[in-house]
Amino acid sequence: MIEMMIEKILVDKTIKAVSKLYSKNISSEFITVEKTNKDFEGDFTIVVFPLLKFSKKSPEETAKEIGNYIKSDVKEIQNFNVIKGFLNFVINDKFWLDFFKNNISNEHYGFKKPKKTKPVIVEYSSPNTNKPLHLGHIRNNLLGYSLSEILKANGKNVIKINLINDRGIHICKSMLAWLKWGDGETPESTGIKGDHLLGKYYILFDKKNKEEIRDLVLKGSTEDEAEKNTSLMIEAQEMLRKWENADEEILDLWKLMNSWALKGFDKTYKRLGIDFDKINYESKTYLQGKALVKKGVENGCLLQKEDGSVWADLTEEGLDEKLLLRKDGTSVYITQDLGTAYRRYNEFYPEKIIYVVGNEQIYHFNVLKLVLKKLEEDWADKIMHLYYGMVELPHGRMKSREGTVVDADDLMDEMYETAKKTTEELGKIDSFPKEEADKLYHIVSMAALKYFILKVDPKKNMLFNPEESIDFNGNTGTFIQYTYARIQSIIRKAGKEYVNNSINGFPENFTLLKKEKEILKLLYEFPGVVEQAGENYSPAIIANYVYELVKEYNQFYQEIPILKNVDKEISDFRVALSEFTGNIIKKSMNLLGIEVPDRM
RNA sequence: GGUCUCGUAGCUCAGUUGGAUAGAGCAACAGCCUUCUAAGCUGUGGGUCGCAGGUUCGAAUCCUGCCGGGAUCACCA
Repeated sequence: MIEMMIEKILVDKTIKAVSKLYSKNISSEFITVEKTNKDFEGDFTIVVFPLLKFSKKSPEETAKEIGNYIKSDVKEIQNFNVIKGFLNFVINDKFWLDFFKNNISNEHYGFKKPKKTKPVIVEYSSPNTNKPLHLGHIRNNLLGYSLSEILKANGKNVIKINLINDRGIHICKSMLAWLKWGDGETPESTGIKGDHLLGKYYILFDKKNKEEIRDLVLKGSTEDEAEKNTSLMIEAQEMLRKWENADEEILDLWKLMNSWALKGFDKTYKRLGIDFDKINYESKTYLQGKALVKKGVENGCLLQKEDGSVWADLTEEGLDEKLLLRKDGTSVYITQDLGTAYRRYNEFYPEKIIYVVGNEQIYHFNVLKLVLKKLEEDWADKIMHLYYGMVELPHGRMKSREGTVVDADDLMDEMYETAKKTTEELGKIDSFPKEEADKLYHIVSMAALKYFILKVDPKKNMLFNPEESIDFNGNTGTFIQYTYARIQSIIRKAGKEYVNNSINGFPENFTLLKKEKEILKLLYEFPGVVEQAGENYSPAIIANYVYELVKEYNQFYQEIPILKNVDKEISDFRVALSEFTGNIIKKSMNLLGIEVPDRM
């Protein structure tokens, strides 16, 4: 693996050079090794400006002296050139070919061995059971899944958890509306997917409640009063109290309707291709939260007001007081989260608990950590809120009440149809049996959707333009899949002979073409990219990398013959290079949760 | 108002630990399929990196201020 460390060698040798040439001992922070800019000759570049104060010479002279020293000392250096203060090294072909031979058959290339350390918990998805998933959840699910894969590739012991928010006032709203106006409808009787059926009643509740608010305002209430005092809201609150008191009738209804939602979610998850190691239910952890809060009151960490409600005083931390239990004793969102976090920590003793949750909850997680600290749970700092930006639509934000949400299932349906239509028009897979064709439409459409979302830096808000998202040209998941399929076609055509000869038959004095070397350099970068994506919790880094690789490969493919009009040895090398590239494309895409087809 | 975040080509985005002439895709225009999959490749046009200072050999990148967008500051989750 010595060839993996060429950058490090350059740093070490530069330190040595400065010591020998200028009699100064410097640390590595003065030296940056970077990729040589494409417009110049070379593979790696050292910037010598920071070294001038040691050499007391001009940039050009310093660079030349250091270049000469390193060239004579490092056998991988073929030559170097100096432009202004930039010292550009050309690494010899042998180095790149050795790298190639040593890694092409390495299944684990770029991935670190799993370590048996404390686990990292990644919580993501975490839906409410009162309505179906929408585009915002899709971003969450894709990020959470991809991030988990990336952390695994970095040797982490990842536990993926989905926390189902199956209790609380929101689900009572759906239940209440269904009781009042549902007429006994079920997913079976209506043919509507369970989560969508619940959503229908959630929306209905909101509509009826709004009407009531309007009436109250007309009768002279203020808006605020009206919102709290509708008969529907009061009934929903009453239902929540009954639920927390284990009222049997309510619990039965709740179980039934939750099961509808969960069945619906399972379908959507399956189609999205995401999964979990564990499922938690807030209905099973909120009591732990209440217990924690009670203990806090007893210890004097928290304060209870006259009406019975319980608060955390965060004024010293620069925040307000935060409600933890309502006056009727029922718990709120953060109470549940306290309990969930506590149980999680005490079950797994993780090195980190990552919550993949939107940036609108930054405040919530800050408060969560502060309250835990207040409760003297010193592991609070292991909690990390990995927040991501909102998904906006061309005409603005998604708002469920205004009907501008993009439903997850509908979206996937549309993508599928577009993939089917486009593929049929191209007519390349007319010989496919129906089942295989259907699978391809699915794979292609999901790639378009997933890549479109994951290529954007998670932290940033993103615009979801439906038309662009189903575009299959340019910087898209489909384009990347297409390149992979091309490579597989090449390998198939190369046939058995290639397989037998593959990597052993290169001539010793092999000279790489520029394009070949460019591809090798990108392949060489892969492990660093995986590492960087892990450190930054960013699938986008993988997405941008694989796009760059694929672009480079397509240029190669277009310009340079692989199978035809070349010597067998050269052809074998180029097929092998293609295969290596294909492997890395596949690995990268899998890190994003995207599959690649052999033909398309 | 406080806190956080973002502002790069007409549009969507790269460019994170300061490095050379700021890059892709889409859209527009012009080329390339008797030859390995044209869901591809090549070329042209398109920029005050929000504005103004500062730090230094060097700033889209770091600091300060301002302008503009967004999020949040719930007895919703």
